[in-house]
Amino acid sequence: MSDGGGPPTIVSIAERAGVSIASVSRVLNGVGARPDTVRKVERAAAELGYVPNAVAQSLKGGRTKQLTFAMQDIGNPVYVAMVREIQAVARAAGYRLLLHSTDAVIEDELAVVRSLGDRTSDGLILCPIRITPEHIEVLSQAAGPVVVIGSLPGDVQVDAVQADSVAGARLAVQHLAETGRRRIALINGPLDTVPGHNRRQGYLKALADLGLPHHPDAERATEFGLAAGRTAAHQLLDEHPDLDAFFCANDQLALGASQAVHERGLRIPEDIAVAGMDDSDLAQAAWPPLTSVDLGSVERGRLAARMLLDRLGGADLEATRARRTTAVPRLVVRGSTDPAAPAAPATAHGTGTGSGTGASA
Amino acid sequence: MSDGGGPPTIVSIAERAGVSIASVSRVLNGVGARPDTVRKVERAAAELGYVPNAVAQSLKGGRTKQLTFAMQDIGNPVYVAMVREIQAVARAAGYRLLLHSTDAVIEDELAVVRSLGDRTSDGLILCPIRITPEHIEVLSQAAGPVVVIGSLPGDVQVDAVQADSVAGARLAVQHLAETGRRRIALINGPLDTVPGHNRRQGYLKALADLGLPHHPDAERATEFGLAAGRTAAHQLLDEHPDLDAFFCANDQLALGASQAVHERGLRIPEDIAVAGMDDSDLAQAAWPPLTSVDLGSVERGRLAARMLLDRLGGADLEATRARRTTAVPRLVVRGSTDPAAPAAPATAHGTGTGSGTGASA
DNA sequence: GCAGTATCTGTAAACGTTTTCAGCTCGCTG
DNA sequence: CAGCGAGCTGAAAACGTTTACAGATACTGC
Repeated sequence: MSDGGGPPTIVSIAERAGVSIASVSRVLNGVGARPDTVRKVERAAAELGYVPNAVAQSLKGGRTKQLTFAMQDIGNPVYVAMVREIQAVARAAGYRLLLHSTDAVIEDELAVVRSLGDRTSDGLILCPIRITPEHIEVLSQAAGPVVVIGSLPGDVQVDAVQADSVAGARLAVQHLAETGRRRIALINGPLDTVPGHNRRQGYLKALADLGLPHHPDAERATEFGLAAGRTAAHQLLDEHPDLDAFFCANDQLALGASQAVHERGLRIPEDIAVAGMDDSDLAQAAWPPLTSVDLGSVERGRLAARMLLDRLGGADLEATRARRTTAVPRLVVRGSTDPAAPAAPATAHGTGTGSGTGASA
Repeated sequence: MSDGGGPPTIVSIAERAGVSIASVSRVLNGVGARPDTVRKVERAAAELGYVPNAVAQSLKGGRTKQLTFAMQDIGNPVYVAMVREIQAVARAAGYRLLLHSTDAVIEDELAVVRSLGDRTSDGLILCPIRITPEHIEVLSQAAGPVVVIGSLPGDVQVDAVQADSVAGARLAVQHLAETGRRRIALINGPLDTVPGHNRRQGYLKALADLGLPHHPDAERATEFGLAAGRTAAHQLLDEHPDLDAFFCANDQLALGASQAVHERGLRIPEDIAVAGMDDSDLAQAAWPPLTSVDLGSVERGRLAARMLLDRLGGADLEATRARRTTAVPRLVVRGSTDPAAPAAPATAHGTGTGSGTGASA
């Protein structure tokens, strides 16, 4: 049988089955055909081990059945949670997922949006760390549907799923106050990021609501990361030995701070309480388990994916204007603030901290 | 200004610039053209906001500039490390990365390999949890280059990057013995997985080497996960109150076990030492920081990506037979086994536990 | 100014599929 | 048995690009 060279195509099948390529295509797509023809084509296809060329199908059909998710660094547990959820939704709808790390480089983020024009994927979920005027401009003239995970000015016509980190931060600080803490320091990431800014706002509001004094020097804002959290906590404890709680703008900062506390021989939560945000897998893996605010990473991932698929499958493409959804934050109390918190985590979300092994060998 | 409908193509550019589509293509690809022509084309392209259709380019060129990475669940920190590294290498070579979670479903893993035939991506990095005869069959007749991260029988003509978890496990157990531990329990994942099997072998070998007795009932093998580790540790401590160390087949098990130890009011490492494997981000975020064996996830990711790119760009496509590489395991001693271990982690690998925030809002 | 050459340009085919359109075959009805 | 319509089928166009080929133009050296 003439292998022709290269993988089998509908042409090879057509030759082998003695029919036209149109018939082959129809049979393979389940469109009407005579039983006789169906049999011949299916037989030939099976014998040749035919697999349809998705690229050609994409070119013809104008859709690639691929979605892109762009965030700054897959290393962050929050993005991992989102990726997992987005992938699940996408796959269920027959879409593949393309991953793009921007390393928080603005120009790279913009490039991702522009690259929608190359038709490589049908839609984009973008998780920007900052929103600049250029973002807005590029987003509003994107070549395909985009859903932003994050806050967007109200008049921008782009779908968005937001977290309410102001409210989330307030929840955490309120909880710390309710459990008797009065001198609550803030360990934060860069203030010129949306989360850095908003989480601080929540902290300030909560202090004000509670009538607690705000000491500007009981705040640290450097990076979002373990080492930064540890350093900040040590500094704060040096300067303010009377602190009784750390509110940290994410779980990684919180774990870093916890390390510093432990290193000084202090106890969590008896001497110092620690609370984080994001309720990532880290929180329940820590000791003591970390009180954290679930900002709905999983839910936001799912919603964003759904919204995007809506735009894609939807008959009313232009019909609906930009939609906005906000995930409601939820406080998860664990041992780092409350010694009485149940030891066994109530298996927060689904699969927990992943069940697999670390790769064969 | 005939917008024609649909996004700009080389045809629209050709019309607007008054040249043929061939000239447009040449200019855009930097092949020789008269300065005059270049100017006209570039002008028209810019005015129309032209972005080349990557799908059409793929169809013509036969390569998509996409790579696929398939593993069971992105939730596992080890895979996250690999993804990050693979993405970095891929992107540097101008490739996009397609992510595929198989949920450890064998049939799904096989489907991924077969789907190489649809030309959606130019190559595949596969991280299987088990290797079945079907794997071997499907792999050896894959429609494109594949690199497996994991162990493969020697006669299978497929590139592979392996970890040496037998040696790795021995390192950890030896270390525990050297620091005075004698009753070392094993907390493992399923024995019918490659890692589960191999890590146990390493444990057994180390015990034998060291002349330590092996108590079959000081082993637990259930799942690879936090909860499983916690449960197993509690059971073991109930049955063998005299244990002085837990060797765990991955970091998640180890952190679960640590929780159990803490819950019983025992101290780590004074009363019980705990060691894990994989040296994931979790290990340095924990308290006390977790002694773990770095099986080279980052390195394996990088190597796998490089090998794949070699196959793709390589002139000598068929020239080289299957290549095999093994990453050398490395013990990272931290506070969970050695109270004197340096508190500040020597910033194990590059970016550490991720530096980003938890997504805007 | 002319032959010869080097450079550039346009036409057309190709990549592998889906889909329109017209034509064909077949079975049915009268 | 003629006529009709339903149902299949095949030829061809289309998706947007790259590229071989041949034809056109501009240059060089005399």
